[in-house]
Amino acid sequence: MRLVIARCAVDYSGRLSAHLPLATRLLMLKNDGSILVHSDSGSYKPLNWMNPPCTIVVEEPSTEAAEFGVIEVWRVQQKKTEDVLKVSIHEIIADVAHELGEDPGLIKDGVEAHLQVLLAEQIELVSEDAKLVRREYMTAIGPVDILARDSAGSIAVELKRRGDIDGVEQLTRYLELMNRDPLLAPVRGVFAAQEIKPQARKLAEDRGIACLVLDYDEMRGVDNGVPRLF
Amino acid sequence: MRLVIARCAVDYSGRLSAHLPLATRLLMLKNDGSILVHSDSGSYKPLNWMNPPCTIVVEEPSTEAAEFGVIEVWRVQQKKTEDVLKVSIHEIIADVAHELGEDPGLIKDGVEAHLQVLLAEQIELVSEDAKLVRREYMTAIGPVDILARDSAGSIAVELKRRGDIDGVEQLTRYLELMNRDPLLAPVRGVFAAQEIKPQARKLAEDRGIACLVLDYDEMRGVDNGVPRLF
DNA sequence: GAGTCAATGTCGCAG
DNA sequence: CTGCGACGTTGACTC
Repeated sequence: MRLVIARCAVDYSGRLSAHLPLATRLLMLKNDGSILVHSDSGSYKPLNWMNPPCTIVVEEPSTEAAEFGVIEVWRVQQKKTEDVLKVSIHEIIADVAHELGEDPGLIKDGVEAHLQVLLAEQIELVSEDAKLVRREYMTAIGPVDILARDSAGSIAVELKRRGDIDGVEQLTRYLELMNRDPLLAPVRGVFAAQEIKPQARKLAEDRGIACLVLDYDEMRGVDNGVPRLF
Repeated sequence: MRLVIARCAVDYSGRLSAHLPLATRLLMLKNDGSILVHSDSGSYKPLNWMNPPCTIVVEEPSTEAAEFGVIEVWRVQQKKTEDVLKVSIHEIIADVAHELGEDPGLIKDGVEAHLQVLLAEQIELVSEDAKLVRREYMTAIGPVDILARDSAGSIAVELKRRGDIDGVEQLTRYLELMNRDPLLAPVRGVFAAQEIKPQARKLAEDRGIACLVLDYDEMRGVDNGVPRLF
């Protein structure tokens, strides 16, 4: 990895056009050829970037550009698309390189997949006498998170960490399809999430879809086999 | 901005839990207190990060950690949430700081907003005798990108760069609402995008919504006042 | 490769 | 501040 602190201007042309006026920034050149342009604030997203695979060519500035103080132009070209990033270097303040080696990568834990496992195990939260049919029940338009069945019929559960309007639409499409299947019908919907937005709740209830707010910590507690006294 | 190359392990605990095993990485400490952990590959997203506002406290390692070779622990705490990032430093290979100053920020150009202006000007692409009513026509559930009117009634246009199934759902909700308004009804829908996914097209046509594929370059050409010959 | 869905999404704007 | 939609979304996974 090469780290360059430079006064530079940047132009991106591709899915949109964007321009960064002259300022001092960090240019991060990764081993895979990608480049990130970072400022000293903002979040993790760079001001501008090019992701691999791409090639970097160092060019002489045009006479006109040189008059404005450009000493070098880096042309970064995406290999598969037309995207181009042009970095006009006015001054290089620092330039260091370090060998980092392969990264073992991130180990994640505790996402929606886990919630799905927990709810499948505690399916009685959906309906008192519900029995799990299966998780990731496949349909023609995609997998339903959880399919269960109780005395009243089938139950399709759509699970989200944050329950948004999109999730309700998704579940509605599943229900429409599944209710045409005589082996499953009648299918009712349950929209389950750690947090359900008011608008999503309203849309769900308008469509006769039940909402279920999940407490992740509590569900994990039950899952741990630790009995609750109260 | 401070740049540290270090052999380190990282643990994140917050909306999820994540762990990075010991490896050599770049730690970018921005002036606003945020920190990014980058490896030498991958895209612009860091392996791990904490966004501002947050505080960094340098701690002595526990006896146990010290035995594993940890010389320093950085505890990065989000100020508003419970999110914590713990960086266990085993070795600092480089450590430099540079003053970058405020960044003037990115100037964007050529996104959906521009497409909307162009289509409003070239509303005859939607229907031969259409007249623009207005862009961003406000309804109870949000703004319709373009509202037009022709001899057959009103036309609601939903505009996307990439026409996906979500956009069709969105337009469907608008149409349902607007058709209840006797001043507007009948309202038909037009789903316009630079590219329309097959599934979105199918859903739209099932619902009687017309699809319109837009050629950005051509529309821009017309807009420039450059007359086209045939 | 195309389609689908999640994301520690992030970002920006309007109400 | 919250809601809501766009994003050069990116990324992971399935078919």
